[in-house]
Amino acid sequence: MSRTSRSKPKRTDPAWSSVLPKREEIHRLKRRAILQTAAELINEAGFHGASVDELARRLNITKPTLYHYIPSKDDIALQLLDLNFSATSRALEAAENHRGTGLDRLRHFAREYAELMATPEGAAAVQIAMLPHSRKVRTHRDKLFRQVDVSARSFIVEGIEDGSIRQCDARWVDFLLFGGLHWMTRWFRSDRQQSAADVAGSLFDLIEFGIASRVDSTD
Amino acid sequence: MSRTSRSKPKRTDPAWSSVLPKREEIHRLKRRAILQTAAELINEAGFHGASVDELARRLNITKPTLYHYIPSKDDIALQLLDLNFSATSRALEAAENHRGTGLDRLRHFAREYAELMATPEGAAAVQIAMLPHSRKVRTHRDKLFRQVDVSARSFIVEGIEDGSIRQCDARWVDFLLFGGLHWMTRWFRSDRQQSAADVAGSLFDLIEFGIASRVDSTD
DNA sequence: ATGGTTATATACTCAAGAGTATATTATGAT
DNA sequence: ATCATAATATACTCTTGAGTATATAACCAT
Repeated sequence: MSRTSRSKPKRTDPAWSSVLPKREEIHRLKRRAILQTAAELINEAGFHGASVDELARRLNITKPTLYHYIPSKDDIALQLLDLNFSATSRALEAAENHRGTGLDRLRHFAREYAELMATPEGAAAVQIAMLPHSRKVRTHRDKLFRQVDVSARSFIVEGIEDGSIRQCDARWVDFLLFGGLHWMTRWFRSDRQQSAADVAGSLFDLIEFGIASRVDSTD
Repeated sequence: MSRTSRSKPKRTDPAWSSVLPKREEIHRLKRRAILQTAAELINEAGFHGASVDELARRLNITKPTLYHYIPSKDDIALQLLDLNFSATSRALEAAENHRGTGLDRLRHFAREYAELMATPEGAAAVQIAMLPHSRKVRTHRDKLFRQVDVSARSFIVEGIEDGSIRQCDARWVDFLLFGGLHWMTRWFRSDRQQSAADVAGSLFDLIEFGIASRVDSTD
């Protein structure tokens, strides 16, 4: 941490030293780049179909170099899950701090989550979440997803309490919302006209208002 | 086809011959059993994680015997997709023949589709559908899913025309519905109290009526 | 400058997995 | 009875994939 002690510097560091990334930072950036590329590869080939050799090839490094940054392939899955979880937690927090009804917060969260799903890392995390894995990965994944579910459902319960959401079982809302947003990773391509936020808006509108016609259709 | 010619049978078949399954039928049943077990395995381990060796072991046969019934592992994926597609087509037909509004038909289809998703074969098909695969499998899969989408959307369009469904983009309804039902394969366990039909009912209620409170909440 | 640590590469091991060559046993038709 | 074909098994091949033993180059602190 406080490695920047300038108590007795024999030779002063060049002026740009402070803006240059430190070794640790470089290391972190490389790990991040590995995850990014891994995510893209996983989206193309699936987790089991994505080989470490291919990953190294794409990164233009050799396998041992890659293994200098990651302990195992499974660890990549864990890291991606964690990355996605962190981002999701941030989205949850942002929604919690959002002023408005429970419904408003849920909508807010849905939009941010959709944007996550539109990133390679988010889509890869879903890919990983859908797949069976080693006990370790599964346990980790289940813990993270359960936490997210709990938070998301609290918005719904809030909404029911504040009257913005009608009386309904939070579980189903949760399942439907996440189902729609996760399934999105299968067809959404950001190179189209629509943005992830648009998609979230459209899907959420349906969840909000339903599809049933409001007027009594008297033939 | 007309292999059952009894033009000149030297010796009459035993009386039970007609009720005994023919060789062809036995073959078909075995293939079917292979698919069933393969589906279970795929649900546990994922398609790429499910090995042909393990499949043979579970079936209590050897690998060459297994290969006597299937040409390749990829073919299993294709067969499962086809199986699911046939079942889905039947569900679509049943819904089409169902008397009622477009909304009614859509609900009817959703229930039957949910029941499919609760079977090992259905869940495996989704698993396969979510995963990247060889070009051949992908092409096949995409064709089937597109066909289903088209049919499902026609219910929605019908519903809009007959007034049972409010003006909305059929695509989003389709995505949300399938998203919810596909995601179901991740958490649904039939050994609980709830049936697949119940799940479909609950999810469809949400899609139908939405979650927004109808009354103006005047605090 | 030099020694310790970090980064990278060469060239492997070992296991598992898809698929097969080939032999043997059953079955069904004549 | 016998012959073709279907069903099953033994014992492989060949490839790929995860992970490593070990060597060398770069970097950083003193």
